Amino acid sequence: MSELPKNYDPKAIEQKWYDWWCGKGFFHSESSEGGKPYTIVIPPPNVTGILHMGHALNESIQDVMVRRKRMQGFNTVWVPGTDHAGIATQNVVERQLRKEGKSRWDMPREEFLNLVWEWKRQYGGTILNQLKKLGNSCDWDRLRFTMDDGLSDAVADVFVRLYDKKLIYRGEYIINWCPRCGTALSDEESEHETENGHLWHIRYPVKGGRKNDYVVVATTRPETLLGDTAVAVNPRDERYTKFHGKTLILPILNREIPVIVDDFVDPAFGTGAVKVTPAHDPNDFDMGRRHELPMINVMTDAAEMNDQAGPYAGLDRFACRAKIVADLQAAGLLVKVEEHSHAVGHCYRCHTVIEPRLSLQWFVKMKPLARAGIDVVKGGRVRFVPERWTKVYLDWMENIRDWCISRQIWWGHRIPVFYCEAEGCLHQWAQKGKPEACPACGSTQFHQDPDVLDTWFSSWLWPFSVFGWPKESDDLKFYYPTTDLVTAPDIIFFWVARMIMAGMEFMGDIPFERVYLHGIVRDTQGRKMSKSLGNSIDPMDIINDFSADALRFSLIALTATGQDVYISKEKFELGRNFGTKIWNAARFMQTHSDGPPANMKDPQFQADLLTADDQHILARLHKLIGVCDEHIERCRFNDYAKAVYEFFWHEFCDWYVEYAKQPLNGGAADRKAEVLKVMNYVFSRALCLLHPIMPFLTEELWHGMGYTAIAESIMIAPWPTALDENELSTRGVQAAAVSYVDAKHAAIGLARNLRADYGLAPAQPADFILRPANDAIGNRVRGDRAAYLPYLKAGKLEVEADFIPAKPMPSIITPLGTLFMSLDGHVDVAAERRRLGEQLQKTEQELESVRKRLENENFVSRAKPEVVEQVRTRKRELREKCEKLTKLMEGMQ
RNA sequence: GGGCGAUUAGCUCAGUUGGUUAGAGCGCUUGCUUGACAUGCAAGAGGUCACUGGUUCAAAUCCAGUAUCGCCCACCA
Repeated sequence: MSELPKNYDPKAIEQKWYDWWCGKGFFHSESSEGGKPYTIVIPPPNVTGILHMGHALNESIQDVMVRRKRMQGFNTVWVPGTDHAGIATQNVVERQLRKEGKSRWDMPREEFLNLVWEWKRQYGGTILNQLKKLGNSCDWDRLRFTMDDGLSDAVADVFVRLYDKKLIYRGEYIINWCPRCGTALSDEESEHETENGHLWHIRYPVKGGRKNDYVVVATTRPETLLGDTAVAVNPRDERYTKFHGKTLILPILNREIPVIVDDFVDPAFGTGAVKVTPAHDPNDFDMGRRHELPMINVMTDAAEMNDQAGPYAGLDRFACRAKIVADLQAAGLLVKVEEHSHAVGHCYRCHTVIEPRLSLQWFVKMKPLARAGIDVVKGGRVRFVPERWTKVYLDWMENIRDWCISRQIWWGHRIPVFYCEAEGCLHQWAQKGKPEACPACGSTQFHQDPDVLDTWFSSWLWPFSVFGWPKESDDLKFYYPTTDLVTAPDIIFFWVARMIMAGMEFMGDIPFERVYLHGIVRDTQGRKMSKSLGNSIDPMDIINDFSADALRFSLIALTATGQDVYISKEKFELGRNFGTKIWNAARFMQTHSDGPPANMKDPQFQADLLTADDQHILARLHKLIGVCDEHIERCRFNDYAKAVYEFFWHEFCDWYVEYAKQPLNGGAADRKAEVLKVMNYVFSRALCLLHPIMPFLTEELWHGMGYTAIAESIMIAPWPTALDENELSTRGVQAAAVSYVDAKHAAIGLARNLRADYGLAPAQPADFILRPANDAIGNRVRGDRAAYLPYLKAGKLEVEADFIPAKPMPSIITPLGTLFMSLDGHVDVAAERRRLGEQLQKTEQELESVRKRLENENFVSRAKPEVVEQVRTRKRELREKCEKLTKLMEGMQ
């Protein structure tokens, strides 16, 4: 036990304890030690990531869960790691190159990859260090990266398995193409946004027809006209019956295209005639297949028009759009332009407008994988909290579409497919590692597919790949399935759903039992926090200005289950102030104790020395333990945080510490010892309850208060167990005493109201007489009398069962009985009455003048409404004051 | 087009299975250099629980509808 300094200095303390915990190996676990496992895998942040408030919330919640389970004696592991974040990371390095006037195409692939690895070595640890600053109790010995050898092996293994099962295929389909990143994206990576665009109506002349023989089509993307290979109408649309089987002339290019009929076409939309561009639109692609139309890709990878675009070749797609519209107008083929709002896909990495485009890519067949994923959720083996996400998950899973997994970038897991180059062979196969020869013809001439896999193709294996899969390690057997997954709902499809499918497919078991989806952290205007908006609050700034504990506490206390949270910097004062309060309570206790308390593990209370107040705080502590357990189990972390806050501040500090001042300042020695015992017991257990949220402060106080006899560190101290009423009563805590103290607190509150009602200054004492509601309480109060006095600011307190005041006295009915107040003997009644009388008179005069001002029509007509309001307020105040003074004078009769 | 969430004090939000007088933090008002703490203490003001109807002995809470805001999903060009 060391003396606590007056002020709490988190900066000095937080780093110290974090290093100590790591050095002691408290975060580390071994499967060989057995016990009951509790496992969480971190949602791996991008290596390029910088900690934002969303992370801070996510990590704090996980740390709360993990720290509590560890204290409860579970064999607990929290596996940390980072994601290689294919496109995001490659973009960062490419941006760097661009500053030097270079691009990745200026160098061999290997050289570029070396640059990325180098970048990762230098900067990839940033977010990990930030997690340490937060206090995360991750097992750093198990740190993983999605491109570690082991994890890469898992990725290749999975690819080959799915390939051999024919669940991976390659084909030419319409995919989402990001022209800026130069790669295909999955459907989930295309973010739809409603935009105000136009609907251009364009005239397509009939071949060999007269001047007025034409079909008008409507389109939002006129530049794709260059790739049109048909115009479609609904077979039942009579307006177009006469065009069935006709041939049209494509404007500008003058290509001949057929009119086809297809049920897909909605006669009610646009003109009822659709231009069909199979290479640039998913619907048109389907129609194109049904009608065996040619598919003409008119753009390059960079979304510039290619040589299929005739005169527009080389133009950017949007420049082309403008030019084509102008040209159509000039040719008299543009019928009209309508305003039209529609959803446009954007790249989730760089926000460029997605170009739907025909492309040769790799896909995973998802329907067969989804079945098991649907069953385990419907069967309740994987539960979502809050439950409403179950429906979102199932809706997506039941309508799942194939997953485009190939990316035309370099950073990531290279697709393990090889193509034989031997003439007449052209065999294609998938295998782990470098092949020596073509398995079909033995040729050594072959090459690997140049593409890499979607980043999520490694993340979906995370819950088991981090434990060494596909090797059957002891860790894997022990720690899998993991217990809880904590993440934000924006990656429920990207990650959560796919992990469930992968778990079922490759492990034959669920990846986690429960998914807690917390809210998204927003600014006070409800916008997502982001660097580009400049509205983000850097968690590191909060740690610097307040403390990591304050950050954690505030975030958790303010985030209701699954609701978004709106944050501004001032909100973190909540956590800071709370920390200070606890710090000072500890200092108070320390100044009154002579050394570390004895037998802290299981202190025995002496029933005959426990007052009702002692029993009350003990009972409240045990109630709190139960409440905390329930809230945490139900992921109601805000309620948990607030319960601890309420207990520490309002139960322990406001009442118990105040109460304890009596026995501690000159009470009997045995009473003093007993109070210290109770205080230390309650304080140490409450610190344990708080530790998962505020790990640093609680550890500092654990040592400062000398609680290390319980456990070397609060991190590994036993999580308190709630005792029920019977168990408490065998330890001297009687229910009757507890309810008596509740009544007493209420009565004291009412007595303070009484004082305030009669305008008594805090320093001014009064006498009180209590006429108790029944004799049992009367005896209690009699025994407790001295303890009441400071609360009541009382000169003396009498308890008289049959007290009837001889003259009128101010009184109030309390749960303990009727409380009378008297100022006799504390003030010179005559002088005080004279003074009050004068004050009363003055107040009444002021009131009268205000009334007159208000009644003066002149004044009202001239005055601004605010002034009138001010005068009215003043009048109300004066009237209240007048009433108070009158009452007070009556009380002094 | 489909789905989800929100609407409660000046602000930001809790409010669990319907049940006394609807709570907290911040802000505001009044008074306190109280021997742990002014990052504090005590007291106080402030609410038509978005709206309309229904169920019930009883509704912020359940049901139906309306409005506003936000989010997610979606191949009407």
